[in-house]
Amino acid sequence: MDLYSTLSRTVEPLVTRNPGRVYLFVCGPTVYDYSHLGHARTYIVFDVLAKYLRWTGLEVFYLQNITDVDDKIINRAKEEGVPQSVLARTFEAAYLRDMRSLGIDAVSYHARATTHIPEILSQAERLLGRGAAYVTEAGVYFDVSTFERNGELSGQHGTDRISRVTGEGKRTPLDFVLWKFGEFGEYTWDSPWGRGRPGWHIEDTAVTEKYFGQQYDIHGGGLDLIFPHHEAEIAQMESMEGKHPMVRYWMHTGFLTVEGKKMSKSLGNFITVRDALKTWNKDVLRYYILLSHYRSPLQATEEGIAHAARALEHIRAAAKKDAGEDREGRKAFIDAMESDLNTPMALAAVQKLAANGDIGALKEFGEILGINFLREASVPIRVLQEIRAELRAKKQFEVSDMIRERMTAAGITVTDPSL
RNA sequence: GCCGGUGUGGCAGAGCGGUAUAAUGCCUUCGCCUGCAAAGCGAAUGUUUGGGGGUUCGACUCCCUCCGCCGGCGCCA
Repeated sequence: MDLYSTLSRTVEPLVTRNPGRVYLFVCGPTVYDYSHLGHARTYIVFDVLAKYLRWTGLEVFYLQNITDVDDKIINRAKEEGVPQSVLARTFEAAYLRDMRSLGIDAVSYHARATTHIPEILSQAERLLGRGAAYVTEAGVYFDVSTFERNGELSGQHGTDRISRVTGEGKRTPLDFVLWKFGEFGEYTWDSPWGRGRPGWHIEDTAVTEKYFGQQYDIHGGGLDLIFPHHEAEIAQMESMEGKHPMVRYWMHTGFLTVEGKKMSKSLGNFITVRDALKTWNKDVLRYYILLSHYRSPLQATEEGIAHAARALEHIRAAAKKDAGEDREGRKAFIDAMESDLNTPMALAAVQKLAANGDIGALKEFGEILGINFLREASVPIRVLQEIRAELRAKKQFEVSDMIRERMTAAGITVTDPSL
């Protein structure tokens, strides 16, 4: 399989460090609020990647962190007057529920930041030992000047920034915190340097080192994480043990935009997953998201989702008679997936497979994409259809057409055979 | 300011050095089919790949430059 890596800015063949095995890490959510469709896009993409890699026979260890200690959680908990752990667990549960509702179930293990404090402290300690970090009154900081490869992922090398956080006794504004001193209520731990809590970047390297080791295959996340977050991860991990590269394949998903703007919580232009699922089912949402390439920006519109819903409906309507294997269609699907997870092209192949009646492929590939391409009528719908068939046989079209209209209005596509 | 992404038919969205009959879909129109529809099948309309240079026998595809849009710059999927 070929994948585009942000590190090399090119598409390269996937060669894993251990034959037959892939270590995949994707940045998880900060659990202080509900997930929106922008998050859904990223997690659907990596869900499909993991499922496809497994389908090809690779063993995939898909690890995701859960950021459950962070300023936003601390502040939100204070606002709501609830303990941090209650807030974090509530939204963690909501996140996991939303993901399941979207058919996202490929993650092997979720790692919470708060249950990996010893690993985080161990990394901070080693970085201090290497001279790559220093202690101030505010906390333990990573010294960016000690890492000469800084900026290789983002192209930002640290001399040209217009705004930067200074103060806190940092040697340079670029330095970032590994361990922040203070009392943060419930989520405060002892450390050799003083009580406090972890910085944002270190939990990811702490969990990946624990479960994967110091180097692994693929790291994924949204485009907005390249700088500073992923840059900081590289700096920490590579400084710690000197191994390079920490990760060979860096995959970043493009933004979901609303009226040209990035969907984000701060702009308030988001659609939560739970709200989206009230109107559309997971098959439609996944089809819609996979209809564009994961690195392209995707404009979220009602019309766009409705378009996806119709197209999916047509596939299901076409996929009735089983005509056996469509070798060409199957090859087209696989070729598309091999080519940097080109799901729009893969869906074009699915259209062909449906038109050519390869039910087996639709079922098999549908599992990779997490989309049910085969129509399954529920019992009530089946009963209605039977009643309509009887009415039509008796030529009582007025009633049967009324039922059909109502069903269509309810979003159920009705097709009648000839009398 | 610096760094990065993106710009293809009415719309969504692939292709990225070898004729855009521009994949695939959505929309529109017509025909077949249908009790009538829908779906399906067949057909039609449509733009020429943001602008300008360059490299090349040949560029949507590579390079330069400009323009538009979006994002990052220690909060963010």
